[in-house]
Amino acid sequence: MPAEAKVDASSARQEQRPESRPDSPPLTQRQEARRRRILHASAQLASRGGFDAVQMREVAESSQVALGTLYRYFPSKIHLLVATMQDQLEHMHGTLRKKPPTGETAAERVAETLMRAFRALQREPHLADAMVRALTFADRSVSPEVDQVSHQTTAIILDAMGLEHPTPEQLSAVRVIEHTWHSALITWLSGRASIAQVKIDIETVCRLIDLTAPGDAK
Amino acid sequence: MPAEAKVDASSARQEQRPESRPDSPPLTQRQEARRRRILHASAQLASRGGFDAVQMREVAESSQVALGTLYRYFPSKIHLLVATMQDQLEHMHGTLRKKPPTGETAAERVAETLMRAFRALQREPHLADAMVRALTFADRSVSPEVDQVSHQTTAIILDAMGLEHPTPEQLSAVRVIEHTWHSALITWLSGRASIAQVKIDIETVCRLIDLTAPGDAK
DNA sequence: CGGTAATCTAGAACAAGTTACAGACTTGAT
DNA sequence: ATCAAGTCTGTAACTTGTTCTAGATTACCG
Repeated sequence: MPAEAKVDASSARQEQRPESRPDSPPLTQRQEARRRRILHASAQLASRGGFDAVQMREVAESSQVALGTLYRYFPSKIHLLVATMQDQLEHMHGTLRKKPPTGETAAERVAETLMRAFRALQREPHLADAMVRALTFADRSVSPEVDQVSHQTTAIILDAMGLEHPTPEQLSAVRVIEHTWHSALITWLSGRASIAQVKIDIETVCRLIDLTAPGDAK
Repeated sequence: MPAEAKVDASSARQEQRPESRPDSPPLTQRQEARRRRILHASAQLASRGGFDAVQMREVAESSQVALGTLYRYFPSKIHLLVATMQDQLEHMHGTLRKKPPTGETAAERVAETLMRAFRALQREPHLADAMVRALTFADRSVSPEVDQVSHQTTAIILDAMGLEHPTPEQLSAVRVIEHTWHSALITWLSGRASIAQVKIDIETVCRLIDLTAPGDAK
């Protein structure tokens, strides 16, 4: 019934899905390529002018795809930008993993990691703007995707803490840290808080970790 | 030069501005009335269908004002909804002031106050949706207004803490509490967190206060 | 009063997200 | 090779936020 061969081990040998995405319908190579072109175009346009510069017609044109196809892959601009964020987060997680934070306490390590991520975002403030605005503007129809971003963020923070089996209290602290992280990003992006202020906020919230794990971990 | 008499003490005697808004150009009674009609229509439409239901043409029609006039009063939908939020916050602050929280510690009082506010929002989830989405989606052009909302929120929290002269550490804690408050609201509104979860997050972050003020206050 | 400048109104026009549709293309199965 | 079904393309239409314009109103000032 389908079209554009779902890649299996037959003719064109290629792994089903290079990424670890648990997609329902596996994509063909060409579809995977389209998807990547779209995400690339999205990130590129976002890097220029932020949220407003990511215009669906332009994304379609840049990625050599018809508008209807773009909407088949990403049912809305918000979906597209949240997917772009997932993509960037994977990069980021990989990068962060390579150089683990060096702080003594878990709180220090988390703050260090988040500030490192923050510095990465500073290098592409427009892109950060587009992704974060999309994330917070997302409504219920994007919940699964936003949740995945959230889980990825949680994973990064837990990595930094160096915990295998966090307690419920610690998970609560992580949730609050994520809240603070997102909201602080927004205030910075909209020019209502300085970078120094963001740093203070992150360090402040990270103290919550010490509250739940007075000893330490790892 | 102007039209529609800027109300002064001359002919039509009426106080300049019933509210405490530090507006640059004082408004006439009719202008004040228009402004109120617009805000009322905005809140009413928002209460129905949330952010999407607040359509500028509908707001204009509901408030008996031409579209161009609406845009003169509120230069964008975001401005309008943020102003609506300011309006609602004033109400809320007044209401909360009447029954101060009863908790022992500052942390308890703040958590109690925020949960009370949260329950108020639950009664009009669509309105909450519209206001919060607007708040987090606002770009730099709305910064002054968003800042005012933030200040109002800070005032509410400081009220609950019962502090006259908060220390810098305490102000940092308050900032983080606000971050958490906003972000937790978003996750609740988009259906990614339960009410219970929001409660936990708020209680968790409020512990930060105990960290900065081990004794107490008031 | 009468003049004049700002405001308001009604409605068209424009922009970008989204949807709809007809026809061409690709694929897997027969 | 051919068929059926799903996919992609190109394009127009629709929706809603925003801007623009011409003319009617309103308010201040002399």
